Amino acid sequence: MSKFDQIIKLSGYSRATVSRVINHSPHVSDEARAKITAIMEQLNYIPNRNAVSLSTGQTKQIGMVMANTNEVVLAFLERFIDIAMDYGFQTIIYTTREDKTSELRAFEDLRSKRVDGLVIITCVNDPKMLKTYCQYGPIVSWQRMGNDEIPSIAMDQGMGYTLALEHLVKRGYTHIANMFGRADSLNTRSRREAYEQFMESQGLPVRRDWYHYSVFTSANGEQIVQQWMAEQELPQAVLCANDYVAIGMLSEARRQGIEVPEQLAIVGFDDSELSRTLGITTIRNPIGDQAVHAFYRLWEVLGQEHIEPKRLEYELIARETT
Amino acid sequence: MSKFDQIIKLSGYSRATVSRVINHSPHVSDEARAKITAIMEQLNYIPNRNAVSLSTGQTKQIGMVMANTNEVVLAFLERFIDIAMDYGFQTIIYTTREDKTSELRAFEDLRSKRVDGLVIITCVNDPKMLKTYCQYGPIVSWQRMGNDEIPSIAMDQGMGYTLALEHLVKRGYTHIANMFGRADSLNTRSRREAYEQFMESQGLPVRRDWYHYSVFTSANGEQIVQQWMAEQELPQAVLCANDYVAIGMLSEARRQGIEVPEQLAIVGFDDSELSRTLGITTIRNPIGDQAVHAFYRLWEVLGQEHIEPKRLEYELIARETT
DNA sequence: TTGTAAGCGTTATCAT
DNA sequence: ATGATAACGCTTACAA
Repeated sequence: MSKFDQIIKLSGYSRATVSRVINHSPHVSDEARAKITAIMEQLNYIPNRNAVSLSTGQTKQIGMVMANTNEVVLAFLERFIDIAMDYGFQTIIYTTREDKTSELRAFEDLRSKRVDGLVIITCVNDPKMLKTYCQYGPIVSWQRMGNDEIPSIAMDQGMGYTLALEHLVKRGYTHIANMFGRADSLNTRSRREAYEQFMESQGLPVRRDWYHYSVFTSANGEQIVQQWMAEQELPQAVLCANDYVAIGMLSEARRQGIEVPEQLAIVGFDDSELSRTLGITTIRNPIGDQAVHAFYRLWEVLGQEHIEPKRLEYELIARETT
Repeated sequence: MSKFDQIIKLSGYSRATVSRVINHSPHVSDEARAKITAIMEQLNYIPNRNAVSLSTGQTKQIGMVMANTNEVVLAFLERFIDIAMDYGFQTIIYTTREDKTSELRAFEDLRSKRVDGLVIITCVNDPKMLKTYCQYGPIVSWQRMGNDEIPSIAMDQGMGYTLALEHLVKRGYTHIANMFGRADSLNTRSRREAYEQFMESQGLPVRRDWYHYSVFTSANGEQIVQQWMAEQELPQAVLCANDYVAIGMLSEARRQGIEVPEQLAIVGFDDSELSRTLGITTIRNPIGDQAVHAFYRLWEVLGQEHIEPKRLEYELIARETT
């Protein structure tokens, strides 16, 4: 006999009344509440969440989908878990390694009612195919999807990028290289457009030969600097996909005896803790706030309550590398 | 009518046979399997995992408990999620901010059958009180618990520490400072004992005035260097709680014009990606492998199958800061 | 190989 | 305020 049934038996009340006490329903006499509560405590009772989930159709779990975990993702993840917990939701992490089948498992988990909603950090499946899952629960994306079905809470990185460009040009750097992330992502496109538009507007050279793609890690950053040294041509400045790329470039530049910022100015992206430690100029990216926005979007659908998010902006943080 | 019932009706088979097909039981005729499978696909059927969990008593979810997320934890988390997924388990992250009540929620989730098992990364509640939860499911810890009820897969960090000490002394650094983590943790105790024992065995000075506690972040590392400069006394070498502390120290040392390693040698811990990028001497800590061990320990109880873990060891990685 | 029927532990809808 | 009863969707003895 389950503890629930024991409570029924010991208290003499019905299944329904016991349930009401558990869920703090007001329609219970003080007498019943006191008696049932006492027995619950005595039995060290705790509801079985699978039974609750089956009955209510809600798991109070949100899935978070990402290709890999890294420091940038970590900032989002940490804040999201926190805010979700505040609203009574747990967070399940799905790492996909960019494998479409593996990624699909997360979406199937929405369908099978394992999670109530999904946040996409990065995804590799075609948005067109993913949108069929929207019927099973709310989905919101950090990555820009270029798809109306799956809303994105991403900010336009081109805005931040322009801040960095203005800063560089003001300081006299005009030959600028760009380290992009995923070649086909909307963020990359947005950054690239910002760069080209800004340079043209200033009558400055657009150096497409200094575009590098798939530059994500500090190791990638190091490699590019080595490559430049081998080719014996250095830009005056470089805009990096994130701070970790900037760290790699800065470190390798020092190793190679390149003066920073005199011979090479470096700008990161995100304003991570380490960019401050290492004195890297960067663009502050309110990642945690975006995580909160993401949860609010889900909550809106799940909890039927609109929360107006605060307006977010990029900000240039000038340090020693420019 | 649920899809399950629809399948029963459409196929003409019973509830049990349909269930057998879903679960790939061999005791089904090819005919039945074919027919039921076809209908399942036609209906786009997927089992409701809450119902499965309620019925089987298993959620196929593991909870991971930690005070905060950081880069060191990330290495563990990433590998754990991966290996768990390989075995069909999802991972739920519980961040506690060192709040006991919040931490307890994770343990209550074990009791309420939300998760099948728990991995503790860091925990703040008294192990004595936590062990009452062991009856509800397997618990394994990365942090050393000093408690037989909750097994730990931690390695003895003193071993790694000694490696670093031998390296430093061999290179002529004898005045050594120690940056510890949590003052009362077993890891800290183990490192401190390794230091004191090694120094005494070599007839070298044990500098307790150069013990610093609660040094976790790069910012903490920077502060200590600033403090030393203010006090105008520098050790010859410093052993850091982790690589991020080392990064902070290295960065601040450069800022202050301190020559590394001539005036100050720096050793990190963990061998994170950035320690390589920045050329920091460190101790390789097989964190990912420990995550795998942790899962194996849980699996052993959950899946009734013993997996012999491979033996793990620390290794000194000499780079430019020593 | 297949079927029957009893769980699993709650919530929710009606009545009363 | 309380109770009876039917979901919720699946698994699993036990029988046949």
